[in-house]
Amino acid sequence: MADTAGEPVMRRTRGLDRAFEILEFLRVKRRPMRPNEIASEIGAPRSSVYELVNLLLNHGMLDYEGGDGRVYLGRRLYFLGTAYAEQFDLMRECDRMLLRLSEETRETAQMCVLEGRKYTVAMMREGLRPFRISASIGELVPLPWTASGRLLLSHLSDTQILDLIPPEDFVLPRGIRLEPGEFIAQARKARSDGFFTFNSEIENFTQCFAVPIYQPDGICTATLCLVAPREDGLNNRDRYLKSLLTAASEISEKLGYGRETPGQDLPRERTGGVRAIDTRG
Amino acid sequence: MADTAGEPVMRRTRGLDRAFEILEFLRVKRRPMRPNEIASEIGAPRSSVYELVNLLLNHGMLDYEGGDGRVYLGRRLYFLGTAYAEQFDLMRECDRMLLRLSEETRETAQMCVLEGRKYTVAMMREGLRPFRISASIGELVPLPWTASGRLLLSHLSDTQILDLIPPEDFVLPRGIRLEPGEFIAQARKARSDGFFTFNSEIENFTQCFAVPIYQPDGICTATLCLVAPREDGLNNRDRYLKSLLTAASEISEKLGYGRETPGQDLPRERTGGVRAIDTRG
DNA sequence: CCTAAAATTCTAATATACCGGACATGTATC
DNA sequence: GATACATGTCCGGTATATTAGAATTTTAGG
Repeated sequence: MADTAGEPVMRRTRGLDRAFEILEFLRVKRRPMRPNEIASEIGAPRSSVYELVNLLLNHGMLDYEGGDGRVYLGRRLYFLGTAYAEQFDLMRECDRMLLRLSEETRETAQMCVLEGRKYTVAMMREGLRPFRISASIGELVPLPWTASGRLLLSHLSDTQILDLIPPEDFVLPRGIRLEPGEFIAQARKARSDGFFTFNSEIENFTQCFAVPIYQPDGICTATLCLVAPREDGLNNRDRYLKSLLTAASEISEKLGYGRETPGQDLPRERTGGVRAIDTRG
Repeated sequence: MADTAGEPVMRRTRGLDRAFEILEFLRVKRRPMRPNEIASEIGAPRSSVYELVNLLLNHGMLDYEGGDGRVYLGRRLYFLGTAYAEQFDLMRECDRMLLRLSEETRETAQMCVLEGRKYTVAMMREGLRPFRISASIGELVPLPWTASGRLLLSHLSDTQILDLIPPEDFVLPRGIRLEPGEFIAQARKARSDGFFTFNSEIENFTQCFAVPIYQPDGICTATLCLVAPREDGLNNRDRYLKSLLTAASEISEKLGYGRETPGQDLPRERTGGVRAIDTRG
């Protein structure tokens, strides 16, 4: 429906949207940038970006960094993010557990969640070995690429799973396509086993272990994971799984997730469940 | 002054400003709230707040929480805040050090900074003792109330210090006024001693220990602190101070703060491990 | 049930935020 | 010194975001 002639479809973007676009852009880039550079890379009017950057600086949402007119995410964002994390018992408990796990195993321990239609690492404690394995917190990754993906979706029906995962996400990093049916089968098995482990689809030399943390209603809110060098992971498989399972059950215990509380009508938590998915980059 | 007739000085507030006002308000309140409640408490038009809250929800900057139309800071803020903290070597190193300090001493360890004209706790690791002493990260506190306050300002001249601190902040929590001259003298002594310790102005039964982390230019970027029950703090004074001083000097070492590197503004290599492998569980 | 208050959605006007584009200022390259 | 490009500032017009207030729905009592 491209109208060849006429309609000068003037579209302005709301300041708020643009501002968050800038913040998200800097988060992905992971380095301070100049306003001019930001403007051209996100394809926004320069004058708008300059104005917004100044507003964000005034609010402490951006800070000058690198001393050359470059800006990066500001300290106030850090305080807001901390307040978010403090609010949730789950995150506080996981913080403790990740610490213990990484000390017990010397491997990198993670807490992972469903974010929209993707998987992401929410918390991480790096292992103590010389070559640490690490990932970016908040980076979105296709669910089939990850061990946790099997567990995070295991409470959904087959069709719900297929509706949730974008078809292209079944193509694994090495270019091979995973059959959706196979993925679902793995998810079912993971649910009944109470864990999932495989060698990473992303990095060939690493072994991943994931165990679920369930809410009372059976939804897998999050997973605890260990990421180990392959050899090492295989040698310690049982020990690692035991550590993970113990940690997960202690968290469930602590948060009262352990005992079923079916009586109360749960007020439809949005987090963790399938969120109404809105389209944004 | 009040114009009886006339000028209808219509003032609109920019969406961005109000949006951040909402976020900050929720941060201070530290609990989920309804849009309506937010609107009336911050004195903003209801229709505006409803619209902004919806925008913020779409961006993930707010999340529904408590299942009753109440909203609180969203997960995306957490990811942005994490990205901020990852960017700075100082914060990553402090995270490790706070952990070690809290394990060595079993006391609450903090990293504190100057935020505008106030003191604030930027990072914290709670102690292991049954009655933990803790504080809210990001909460602004008058500088004279804190041990770190002496160190954070010690690079300034007398007049700069007096200009920076709001006069009313010299009134301590118990209502007694601290003479500015006395505060400055303490700051000078702290600078030459390399630490400051006193029993808290805020909480009477606690002893505070603070040591500075200096940039190459001699500015005190941050402090490391221990907060202990009074009795306990006095008994272990030397040991605690030694732990803190060691930790601070290791951080300086690691970040190259130790040797003077004037003039150069190097694009730092990330300290710590080799970040070669990128894998998710 | 009814009534009142609280919470939310809708609507239309208008104050202004966003944007295009001109201008100014480096700072490299030849 | 001329050219090109990157960076930042400024300004006026207009598309639209903000707002007051009305309308609607939900909740709370009694």
